[in-house]
Amino acid sequence: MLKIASWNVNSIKVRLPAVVGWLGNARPDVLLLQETKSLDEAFPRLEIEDCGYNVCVHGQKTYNGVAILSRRPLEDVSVGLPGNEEDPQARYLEAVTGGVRVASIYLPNGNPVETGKFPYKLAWMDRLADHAQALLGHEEAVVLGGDYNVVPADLDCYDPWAWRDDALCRIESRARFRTLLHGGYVEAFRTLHPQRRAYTFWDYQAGRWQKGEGLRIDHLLLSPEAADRLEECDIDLGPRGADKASDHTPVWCTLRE
DNA sequence: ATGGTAGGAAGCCTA
Repeated sequence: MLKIASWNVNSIKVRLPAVVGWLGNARPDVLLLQETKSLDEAFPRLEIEDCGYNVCVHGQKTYNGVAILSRRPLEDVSVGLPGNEEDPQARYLEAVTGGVRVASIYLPNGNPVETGKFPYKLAWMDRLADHAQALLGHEEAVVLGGDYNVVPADLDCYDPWAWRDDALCRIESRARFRTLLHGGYVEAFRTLHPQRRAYTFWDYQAGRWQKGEGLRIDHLLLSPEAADRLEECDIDLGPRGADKASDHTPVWCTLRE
């Protein structure tokens, strides 16, 4: 069994104790991190390695930043999303570990939609779809996990009407997310829990966690070879309720060996 | 209630 999780930690520096604690409790084989907000040389690599994990990182100053932690060796590490070598934003990191190709994805938020941020998001999603399609050609188990900043359907949002024009809910974002699924990827949580209302993110503002008002925007997308091995998928609410919590909580799945 | 909170940076930006 291989347990693969994804967690937007909103600063690895602030969240290191929470991450170390969760690694010990949940014991994932692979943990994909987003919004590390850390230069590679400042990433707390030794502290993570002391927990029994190998580490690869793709960071930048202040914003974004992704990482992959794995109990197994990390091979064939690939930094950045193909399709625009000029893009300076650290949002994509890929590696092979435990016989599975995994990617840590921090998809652009895209707000406000009337600015250039929304077209950037959509173009980034087009690049992701192209690369995801190329990966399917290898016919290997692939898990593309991360903060997609996309609410796939109204069931994934506490107030779809209020959020209808937000970049996370807009039809252009949802259409591109569906393109990934139509291309052959399986979204693990919704596939195993077709009707369940569940969230992975609750805004710090307005006490959304306390009110139970969240969004489901962190996803694990599986190639057919990975989906055939899918056993369980769930969202761990524990870390969101803890002190000094990230605004996201981990989503995880298990694959049969 | 068009605010509210959190993080990193540097005297605002991003989410």
